[in-house]
Amino acid sequence: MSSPPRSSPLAPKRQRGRDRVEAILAAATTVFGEKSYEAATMTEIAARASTAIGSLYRFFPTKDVLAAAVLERYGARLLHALDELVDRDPPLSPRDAAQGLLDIIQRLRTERSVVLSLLDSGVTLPDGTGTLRKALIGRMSQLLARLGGSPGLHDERAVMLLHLVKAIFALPQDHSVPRPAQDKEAVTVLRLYLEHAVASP
Amino acid sequence: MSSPPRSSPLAPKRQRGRDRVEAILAAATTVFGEKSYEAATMTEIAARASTAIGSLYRFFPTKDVLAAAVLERYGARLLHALDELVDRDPPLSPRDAAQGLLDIIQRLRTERSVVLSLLDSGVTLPDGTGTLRKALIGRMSQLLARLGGSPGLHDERAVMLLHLVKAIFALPQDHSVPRPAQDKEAVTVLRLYLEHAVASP
DNA sequence: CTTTTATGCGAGACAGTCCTCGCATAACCG
DNA sequence: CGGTTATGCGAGGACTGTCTCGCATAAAAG
Repeated sequence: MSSPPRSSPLAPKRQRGRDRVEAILAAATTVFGEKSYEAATMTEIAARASTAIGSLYRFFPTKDVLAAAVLERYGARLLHALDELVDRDPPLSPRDAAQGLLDIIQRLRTERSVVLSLLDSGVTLPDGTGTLRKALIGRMSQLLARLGGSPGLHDERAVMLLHLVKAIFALPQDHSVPRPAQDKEAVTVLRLYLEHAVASP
Repeated sequence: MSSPPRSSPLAPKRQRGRDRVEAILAAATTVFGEKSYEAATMTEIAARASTAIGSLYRFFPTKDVLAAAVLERYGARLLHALDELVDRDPPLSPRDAAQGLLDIIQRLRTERSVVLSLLDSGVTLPDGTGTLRKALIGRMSQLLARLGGSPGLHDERAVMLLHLVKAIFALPQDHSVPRPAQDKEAVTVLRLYLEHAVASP
């Protein structure tokens, strides 16, 4: 048999530990959002969480695990928001869907950069649901199914849609362009593509 | 006055050196294309170029300089292709422009990943033309101007267009989707957006 | 209080990376 | 041929980053 079900030494057992984990996750979110996975350092994350490096490693045994924990938390938030959009009771029009996607992206503004930074970084989710990328493509496929169009192309179009969403996620990095104009163009791109997906064979 | 015009110790003076530089640039292109700027190592680049680490540093004094040299070479290629597209003699239709952009992206398949990897990596071009990002946005703006539409929105739309092109550059990383279907969707996205830019106020 | 468990801490082991330096070799020049 | 210059080389210095380990402290349990 495998290892006995001993209590994991990683999970905090007391409130103090839980608070510390929270601070660490917050700091990690900031740092992973500012730099790439490789450029982010455990030392800086510990410093921003006002904790010692040893305390960080008490709860997160490796950098991978820490990144996965961050990705799981905010990835789940993103997936949940998408599920809500897909299951909305009056069936969606392409226009509504485009606006809904943009709303989700804007609501997650804080965690936007960290999701973006970790999405392509080979960091896998801890639960067995596969990568966040796969989960997102699945949601996009569901969205396309809800809207109609030829089901045979949903997989291809879901990938394209994910890339469009990623591009819009990344848009706010261009400080040169005023935000309202950016948003208008973003929702236009989404709407045009969704309308095309519904209308075309 | 600044430093005397002594011959730079960096540029190769003989054919042997020029060949070596070529091999180094080729290896660097591969490695920077496979990994991010930070994850790529000078040691691996030297190994792939079948050269010693000391020889690498003889021609490229820092990792930054090497990356900038790679980016300059392939960035220039990309910019030149875009100039050709913009200046085409029968004025472009949105449909032609979309197809032209896709053709460029596909023709540069080899250097695609390295441009993508270094574009957002803070690596600046050696010549004073600013970052590759700025240069690309300028080209996109020119393209929109050639096509028509309201000039007041060209800047905003150029940024959006650059992101779309970047997304399509990144598309082939999804091996799950067959290539022809991806290409069809890619050109559709570009065409829809360009037609919108021409038609809308 | 005493015992046990959870948490806090940071010096430092270990590995990897960028880059230097001095010497060896090859190519060109008179 | 000898002299000069360009190029090739890799051990190792200096630094940084991940992660370990043993002990100190705090808190709960008995």
